[in-house]
This record gives sequence, structure tokens and C-alpha cells, in this order.
Amino acid sequence: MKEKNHNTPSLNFLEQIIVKDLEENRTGGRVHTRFPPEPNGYLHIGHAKSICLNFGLADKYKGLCNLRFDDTNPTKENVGYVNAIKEDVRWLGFNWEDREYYASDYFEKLYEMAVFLIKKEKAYVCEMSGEEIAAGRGTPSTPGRISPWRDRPVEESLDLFERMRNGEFPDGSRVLRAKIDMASPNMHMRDPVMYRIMRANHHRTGDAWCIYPMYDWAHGQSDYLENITHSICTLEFEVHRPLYNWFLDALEIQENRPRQFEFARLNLNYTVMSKRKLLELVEGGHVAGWDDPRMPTISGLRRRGYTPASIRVFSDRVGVAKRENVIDMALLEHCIREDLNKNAPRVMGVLDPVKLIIDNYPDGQVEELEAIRNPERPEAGSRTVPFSKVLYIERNDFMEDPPKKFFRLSPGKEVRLKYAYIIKCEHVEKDENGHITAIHCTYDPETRSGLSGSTRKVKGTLHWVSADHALETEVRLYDRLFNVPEPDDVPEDGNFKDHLNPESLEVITGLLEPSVKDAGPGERFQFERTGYFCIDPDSIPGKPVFNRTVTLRDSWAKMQK
RNA sequence: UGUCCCGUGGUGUAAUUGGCAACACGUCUGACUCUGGAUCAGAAGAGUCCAGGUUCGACCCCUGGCGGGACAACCA
Repeated sequence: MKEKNHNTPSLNFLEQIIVKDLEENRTGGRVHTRFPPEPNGYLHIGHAKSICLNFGLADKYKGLCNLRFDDTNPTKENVGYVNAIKEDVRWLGFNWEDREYYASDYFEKLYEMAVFLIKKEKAYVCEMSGEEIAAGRGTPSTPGRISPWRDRPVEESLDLFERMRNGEFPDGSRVLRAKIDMASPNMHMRDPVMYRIMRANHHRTGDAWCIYPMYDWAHGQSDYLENITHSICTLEFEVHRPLYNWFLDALEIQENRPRQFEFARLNLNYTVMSKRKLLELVEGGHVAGWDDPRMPTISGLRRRGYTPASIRVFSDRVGVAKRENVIDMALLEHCIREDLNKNAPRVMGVLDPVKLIIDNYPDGQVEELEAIRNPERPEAGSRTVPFSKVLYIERNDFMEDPPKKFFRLSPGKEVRLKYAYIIKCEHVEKDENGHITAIHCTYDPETRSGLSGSTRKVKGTLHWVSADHALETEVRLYDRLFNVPEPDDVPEDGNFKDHLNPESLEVITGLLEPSVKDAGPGERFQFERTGYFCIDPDSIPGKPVFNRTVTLRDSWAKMQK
């Protein structure tokens, strides 16, 4: 009987490839990956998966992972993005040490390699216009037309290519093309453009160049120059792989040949992931910016209160494979709850207050009650919370006419105030509209937490704040940005923005226990029974602004549905 | 009428390479609880897109379908 092995976790397909490569000594025992963002936008959770994958693989197999900016299109890229990307990768917890590279570092080498290809009759200068090239390329099912310049003498291409570099020709007037196969069923093999003339200031090379390499030409060669062993990218580049390999062949590269592998990008429900759509949300003012806490960007998640560890765990749990997938937002939420449950200090805060008066509690008396910081971490110790005659509790913790499964406060019923006393509701005050303005209770002094009478059982425990001591703070309640699982999946003439959730942000004034007053931006808390919250950078000292990261799981709310 | 990739519970990923499907999220019970949280115990839910074939035996190999996706920027 064959024994199933349950203690070694199974490997994903990339790990299997790597293990095999290592066993067969295909890469000289090396594993070297790279994360290659184009600095033309902000990183999102999908990139986080790629970052965790590339750095994670390198780490697991004792290899290296480079950070390489794919900056071959100066019209779209800038240093602002470079810096934001570096911050995000670092924040996620990865370290590229001194291996911060740029495709633009290789412009000179790439140029020399291109010259080599021209000499080998594998590239030529083409003088067709952009439209002509596009038109001549054919369609996936019909072959393209051969460029009239395709068989021009090597010397002529060499000369023209040099003069392209020297700026003798106007933008767009000429390109360097690989000479492959205009009839290939793979469109990428129909004499793809390698260089275009483009007078644009590059964020690193300035005006040194007026010709810039295309992705397909630059990427594989950059991999080669960096000694990359496994060049991991997303599925849409699968069709590019023959070209990736063709360039390597044409350059007669045998040793240290990088190989490209593709995996399925991450999709998350209730959000969109394309740079274009995210940009549209920012520019259309639907969110406050790239780091709006509702955005699936890394900077947005950071501001929302997600921890790097939670995102790493998430990236791990979503797995790696080649089939299209849509991950449930609930998994991401599970990951952050799991982390914060263990690590976030507890605090009491009332978000929708109703006044509660303890009629038999002495006027003017204040007790400082001891409260556990984190039941999951006894070593975190305790804080004190002021208690007095007039409190606030959550409006939905009281019902005048409750259903039988309601464990909270209602007339004649008892509940415990967390860390304080058991109270009993005596009567309520209402305004002329029947709206409850105050709840009157009595307390049992013997039932204070820790006292002998405190062992009495009651069904519910409520959080509360003392009216005189409460800190009024701005609280931003975030919810999912879209109200349908797949906002991309729009009918004919629809738009993904039609599905924006109008209630994705609600700003309220919360009443918090005073202990949070001096907490600073980035600090995370659990508001007991409510959710996890993180202090926003908009805060000023003494006046924290809280962002709701995620609610607590709420089985009562679920029951009500 | 093109080429390539992919089809396993609601979702995602496994099944160490041919020995009748596991784990996670979600869902539902119950226990416990000074958070209706957490934790603990348990349950339901797929017979692996379909049809043939090979085999003692197929999620796995072969053939043919079907379905989904990618590819026609001087973007990456």
C-alpha cells in the first residue's frame, strides 16, 4: 500500500519545474527570478501575488530575485512610479538588496545585440508607416505581407539603424524589425518591431536616446543579461514565448539561457484590477486617489489597514496555476482578520451611539476599570477604561421589542457591560417622534468584573464608552467598492462604473475610549464587537482618524438575513 | 477556416505522476465564551466538461468533440 504523504505540502507547477531543473542541474544549481514592473502606474494586489511568487521562489530555493524596472517607453514612465513601486515592494517585506535594475541600463548592450542581428540578416530597417505595418501584418487567420524593405542589404540597414540612433530621422519614420515570418500563425512572429524612433525624455537616460526598444526585444535580453533562470510572467505573454526564444536563438545564446513561464494572474471579486480601470476610478473622482482605502492597490490596502503579512499569506493561499481564476474577497478578508485577531489591541468604540444612564450609579463617580489589551496575547497586558453614570452604547444593541434570539439589551433584561457591571434596563426616554434618546438602567454593584458577583451569567456583553471621557473621532467606514461580484462582466453597452457601490464609504463620528488618543498613523486596533480599524495618515496629533479595515464576522447579522 | 493555453465541490488549489478525490475560504450544525469575535467539534457539498479508446484499474495517457481565455500598439 502506497503511503500518502501529508506532511510535505504539494508543489505548484512552477516549484515542480524548479525542483526538476535543480535535480537535472539545468541551471547550474541556480534559481534567479525577477519582478519586472513597468513604472507607469501603481502596484495592486495582483502584482503582490507576482512579487510574493518571484521573491518567494527565490527564497525557497536559495536563489535571488531582482527588482527590474521595465522602462522602455519613456512617454509613460516616470520616477514617481519608480519610487512608489519600491516603497510597496519593500513594505510587503521583500529585499532586492543591490539588485535594483532597469531595462534602460541595457540600452547600449541591446543596441549592440540589435546590430549583431542585422549583420546576421535577422533584422532590418523598415520604412513603412505605423499604419502600413499594422495593415500589412494580416490577421490571425490570414498571413501578412512582406515589407518592401525586408531584403535590403545588410550594410544599408546597418547604416540606417545607426542614423536612427543619431537622430537623423523623424519620429515614427522608421523602425528596426526582426526578420522572422510574415505568415506565422503567431502574430508576434510576423516581423515584430524591435526599435522605434521616439524623441522623449527618459526618466533615467534623459535625451541620450531617440530610439527605444520594444518589450519583446528588451525583456528576454534583460533576463539574459541579469542571469535570470526562470522568467515568470502572466498568461497573456504565453504567445510571446516563441519570440522570446527566437531572439535568444538568433543571438546564439546557449549558456545561461533564461526560460519564460506563465501563470494566471490574480482576479478578485467585487473589484477591478486593470491599470486602466483603476486609473479611470482615480481620474473620475470615484475614489480619493491611488491609495484610497477602497482601491485594490498595495498602497490602498496599506492605508486600509492590511498588514504585509496578511497579504503574503493571502498570496500563498490563492495558489499558482495556469487557469483563469477569481478569488473570493472573503479569503482576503479572512487573512487580515486572522492576522489582526492575533495582533491588534482591543479598544471600545461606539459608532452609532445612544445614551445609557445608570440611575443608581453615584453622580460624579468615575472608576478606572482594567481591560485586557488582547485576549489572544496575555503578554500584551491591560489598559484602564473610565466608567461613569452616563455612557453610550451602540444603538443596535438595544431593542424595545426584541425577537427571542436577541441577546442584547431590552426592557427588563440584563446584560453585562464589558469589563464593568451587569445592568438591567428599566425604561427608555423618547422624543416626540418616538425616537429613543436615552436608556435608563440600574446596575448591580456586586457584579463588577473580577468581583464575586461577577460570575453570574447573562446572555450578552456590550461595549460602551463613558460620555464624559469619550474621544470624538472621525471614523471612515469602508465597504466593497462594487456591489456585484464581477464588475468587469458588464452587458453590451454597460460600464463597470455602473456597479460602483454608492455606500462604499460612510464617514461618521465615533466615540472611543480615551486610551487611543495618542495613537499614531498606521496603528491598528480591534474595536470590540465591531471590526478592525487603522489610523489614517490624515490624522493630526490627539485627533486620530480611523479607517475600518474590515468588520468582525457577525453571526447575528447573518441570522437576520 | 488560424495558433497557443486552460476545463476537479460555490470559490481557489492539490492528488509526488495510473491505485476511485484532499486542503483552504465560504456555507450549515453544536460546544465554549465578559467580543453573537476567537477557539473547539462536526456536517453538507465534486465522482474530476462530454464521448470513445488503452488498462485489472484513468482526474492523470490517446483520439474526437464541447466550453472558456489569449493573440492582429512603433504599449508592457
